[in-house]
Amino acid sequence: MPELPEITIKARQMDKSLKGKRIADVEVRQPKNLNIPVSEFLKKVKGKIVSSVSSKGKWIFIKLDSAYYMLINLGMNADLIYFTPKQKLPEKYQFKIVFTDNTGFTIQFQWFGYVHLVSEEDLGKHKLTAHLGVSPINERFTLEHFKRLLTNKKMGIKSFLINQKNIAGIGNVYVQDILFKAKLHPSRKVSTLSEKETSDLYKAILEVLNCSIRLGGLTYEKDFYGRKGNFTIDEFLVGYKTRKPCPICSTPIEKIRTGSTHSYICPECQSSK
Amino acid sequence: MPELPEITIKARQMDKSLKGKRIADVEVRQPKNLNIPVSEFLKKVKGKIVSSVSSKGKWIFIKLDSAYYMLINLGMNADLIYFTPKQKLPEKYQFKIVFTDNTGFTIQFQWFGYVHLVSEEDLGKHKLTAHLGVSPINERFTLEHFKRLLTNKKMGIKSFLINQKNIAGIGNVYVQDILFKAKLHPSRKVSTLSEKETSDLYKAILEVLNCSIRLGGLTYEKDFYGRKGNFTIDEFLVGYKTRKPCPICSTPIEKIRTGSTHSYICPECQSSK
DNA sequence: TAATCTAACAACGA
DNA sequence: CTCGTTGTTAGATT
Repeated sequence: MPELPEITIKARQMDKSLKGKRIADVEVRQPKNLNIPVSEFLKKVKGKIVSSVSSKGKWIFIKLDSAYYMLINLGMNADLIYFTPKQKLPEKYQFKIVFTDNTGFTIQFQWFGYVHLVSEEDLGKHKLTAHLGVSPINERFTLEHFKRLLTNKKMGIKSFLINQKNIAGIGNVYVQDILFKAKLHPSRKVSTLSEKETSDLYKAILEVLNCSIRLGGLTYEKDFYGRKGNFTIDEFLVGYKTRKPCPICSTPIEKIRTGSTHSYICPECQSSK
Repeated sequence: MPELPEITIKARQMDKSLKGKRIADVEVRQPKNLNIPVSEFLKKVKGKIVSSVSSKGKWIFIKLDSAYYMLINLGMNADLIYFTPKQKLPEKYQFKIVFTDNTGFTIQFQWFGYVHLVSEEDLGKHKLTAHLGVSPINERFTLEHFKRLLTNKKMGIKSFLINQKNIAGIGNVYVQDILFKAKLHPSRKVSTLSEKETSDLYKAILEVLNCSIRLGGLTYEKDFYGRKGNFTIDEFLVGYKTRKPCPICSTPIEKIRTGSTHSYICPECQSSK
């Protein structure tokens, strides 16, 4: 379950390692990952050159020189790993792309993932990415912008944060510490946030995500070169810390159900439901 | 709460009485009923001639010679009544239209109603009418069409019938006897209907609505000329008959909550939930 | 009581 | 842990 930090890191690495390479071959073992028939996908992609790789939220955008984008979503959990002629491929994978220099990458989806091919002009019609909210590490994500997003919303703050249409890239892992840092209960209604709570939350989002990016992402996720990140689970403040003491007040952390997801909270620090 | 029979009757009467008349003046006492500013509405409507009046579901469509439509929805309850120079106007009304021959009509909305002005080319963008389902008294509403509508629906049959996007014109009044005649519980899942139940239901829809149209609509609703209909509440089979005996088996009729609406059912005849 | 839209939410499938 | 679809519900509207 990679979230914004892991995807951002991976896209940057892919941009560095793949830019300018020409696609020699593609292997699709799981056609359901695609949005078009395999034959059409192969035809439109083979021989094309990678112009750049970027990311938005949990999506990776591989821009080809043919004005097409390959849009990748790793779903629940997936390994997207680079290989060189010297390295042997992973045993299992659902998708493989090989460049003319015999480097390439494989993707092993654990569960639901997409590799979609969309023309530049049809990007706005691509349902899964067209309505993504702003990236929280984009300079356009200002406190003012954040406040505007919050206005008139009646939902709980956690639902708001992990809804990709509001802000793109926060999932059920990072949201835990973001809410703890802002001292907000996940079910707290957006409309009841004070000025200070709003700006504390804004800061917490940037702090938590940027901290993880600096550390290379979560330690249980692999980057493009198969290396694990340095953000260890021990460093979580409350996430996945059931019954461990709160780092502020030592109250045991609780795991609660919030809608359809689980939340880890300090019942003292995040009491104001 | 006029439904298809009352609206159909009224639109036919309006077509007969208003076609060819030129609009001399309009009075708007409740601007919120409109979709555009009052000044713009007046400008676009004054001097125009009524080409025809028709209806779809609970909506009245007044077509003007300027390729504009005046779309009227009477909401919960409203009197839309014709007047001639001899008759005095109702005391209260929110909307009045006067033709050059000094006839006209007034509308007294009790609660929520619309008078929208939409150009012919923008009809498809008018959210409130563009997605209305087929009219059950339209010849296109065949048994085959009805079956197609039902396929893959997972909702309860009552929700299905009163959802204007499926079929336009059935509300919480007529749906009661329709379900009773078809011997269906309101919460019965659409997907579980047998062939026979489906065709019985289809027939019940046509029977109930056409019967009311023939009788001039419900007795507590007024037509365009202010006359009451001849479909009396006594003739309801189960609707609004709480604790009265079922006309088939004499079991007392029950009033139950089904989602956000009330339903009147015979617990014996409509038991198959 | 009723009509309808919308946002938020839950259940389900892929 | 994702995401879209579908349906349900609560709230708001004048």
